[in-house]
Amino acid sequence: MALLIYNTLTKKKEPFTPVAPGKVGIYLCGPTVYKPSHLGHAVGPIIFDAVKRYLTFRGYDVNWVVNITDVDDKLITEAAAQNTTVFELAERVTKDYVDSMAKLDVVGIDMMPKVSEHIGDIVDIIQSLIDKGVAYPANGDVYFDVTRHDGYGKLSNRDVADQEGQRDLQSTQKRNPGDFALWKAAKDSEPDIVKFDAPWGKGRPGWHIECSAMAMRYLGDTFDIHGGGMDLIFPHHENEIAQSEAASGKPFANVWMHNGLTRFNTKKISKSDPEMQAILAKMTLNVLLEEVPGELLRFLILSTHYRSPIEYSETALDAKRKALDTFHRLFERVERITGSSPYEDVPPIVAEPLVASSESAAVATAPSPAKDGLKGVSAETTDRFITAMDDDFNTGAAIAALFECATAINRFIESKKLESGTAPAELKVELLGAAHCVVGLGRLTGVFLAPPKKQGEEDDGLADTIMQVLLKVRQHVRGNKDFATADMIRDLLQEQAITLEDRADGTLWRKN
RNA sequence: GGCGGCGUGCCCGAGUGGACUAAGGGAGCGGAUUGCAAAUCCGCGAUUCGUGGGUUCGAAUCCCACCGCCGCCUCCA
Repeated sequence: MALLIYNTLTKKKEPFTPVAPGKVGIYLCGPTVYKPSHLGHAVGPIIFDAVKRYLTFRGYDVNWVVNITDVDDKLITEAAAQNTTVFELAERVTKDYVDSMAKLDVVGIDMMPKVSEHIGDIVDIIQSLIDKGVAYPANGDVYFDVTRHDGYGKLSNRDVADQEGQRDLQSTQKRNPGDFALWKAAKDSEPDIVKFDAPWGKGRPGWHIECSAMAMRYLGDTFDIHGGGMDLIFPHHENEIAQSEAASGKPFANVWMHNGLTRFNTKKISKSDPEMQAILAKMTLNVLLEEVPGELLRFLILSTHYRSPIEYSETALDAKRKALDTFHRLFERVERITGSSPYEDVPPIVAEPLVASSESAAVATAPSPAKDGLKGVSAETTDRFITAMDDDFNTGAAIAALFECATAINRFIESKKLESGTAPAELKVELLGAAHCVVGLGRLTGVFLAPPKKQGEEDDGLADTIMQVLLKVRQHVRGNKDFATADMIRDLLQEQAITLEDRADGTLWRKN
């Protein structure tokens, strides 16, 4: 069974074969740190974090690089507008980004190189492109000549000679309308800190070259997977390919993975769209993450296939919140019955590894568990989950398998009446094992990492203390069959978005 | 004008030639459970996959046309 990945370059799903056996290099285009990121910027990192978790599980040693673009026109403009320096702004926005990533449990990024620290690499590449005759300096700028490179347009499938909306040739030093800047000459009005030395004059890198430089520096001339949003296919990734392959004479990234764009009110979320500006304030990641758990955003994003667009709305979020709660409620239920937390001591998921490395050969035999009871369900769920993920990271189908497993576990609890009286030890073991399976599989995509924050945790448990008193009073009146009072308490709490759950073993409460 | 994507039940969404009378979730309805709820379980719900043709023994899945939505061609994850 092979892992299939859809490759934008070939426009089809292909069996994945890494450059070096057992190792995977991934480059994801990261943020230009001039404004706080919005929800759309979280999609790539969340998906690739899941990809890395999954590939690691499949036996690969993954090296994942996400760049930080801290030298750019927009940074210069924004820093001036905020009356600060480019690097102060960059540092602040980078921190904001890193904080958001942490809240989203994006922990797999191995390296976040900055453009400002790779000017030397960039200059070297540009020089070699000039030496090869595919780039030319013009009044301090340096341009890439798209007519001098075979294969230009192969990613985005376009003919450069036949494009509308191209920049006016007369207003620039370009030889061809499709030529793009590798280096931009410094202007007097710009701050000195973004004026870097180069053989053809002071200036700063153009937009695309930094990714080529950092990807090749950390992953090699040819590496495995390059990712980004669909809107980057042209011109950014097309240009990256051209300049990288022209410079190295080798293929650049083997597989190009592009995620769908996030939409709001059926429109793409874009920082440059005036209509989106107001909405964007609320869609800013860090603002959103104040209200919405990172796990929920991750769950929302992973519920849809990564290449499809995601329509963001409160309604969609509420539906997902409920769906996600199903799992956490189940895990709590299992813990009440077994006395053990399904979040802890999760045994590794056993599966046939994709990578036949020598050390994993010993465990290469897939188990053949008895197909009865919950063990059979776990085995089947694992199988379905892996099949889905192996097929171009079909997280939606993988999660569907987890839902069915959750239902099977609940059914098991009901049918064996595990909540009334003391459950037999062997059934507890079986139950916990199945819950561990769901947790373990979920974690391969980065969900179910921890129990949701308990109510009242922020206020030292004061809310819970008061609730316990209130519930005790209610329990008392219920004991006296004073249901009117008991229901009044429940209804009043519901008005405050607090739901009560009367169970045989006590009453639970939760804030919706 | 060029390039590309999408259109599946009330909503979201997986499936891209036969196990599809179409996964899963949300909402709804009926039942079990409950003092009533909540939670959980069971059942119901698309004979059909934007529309019209075609290919095939067989299509949601391939081809053609049309309609609608979206993205890129300028900065964008």
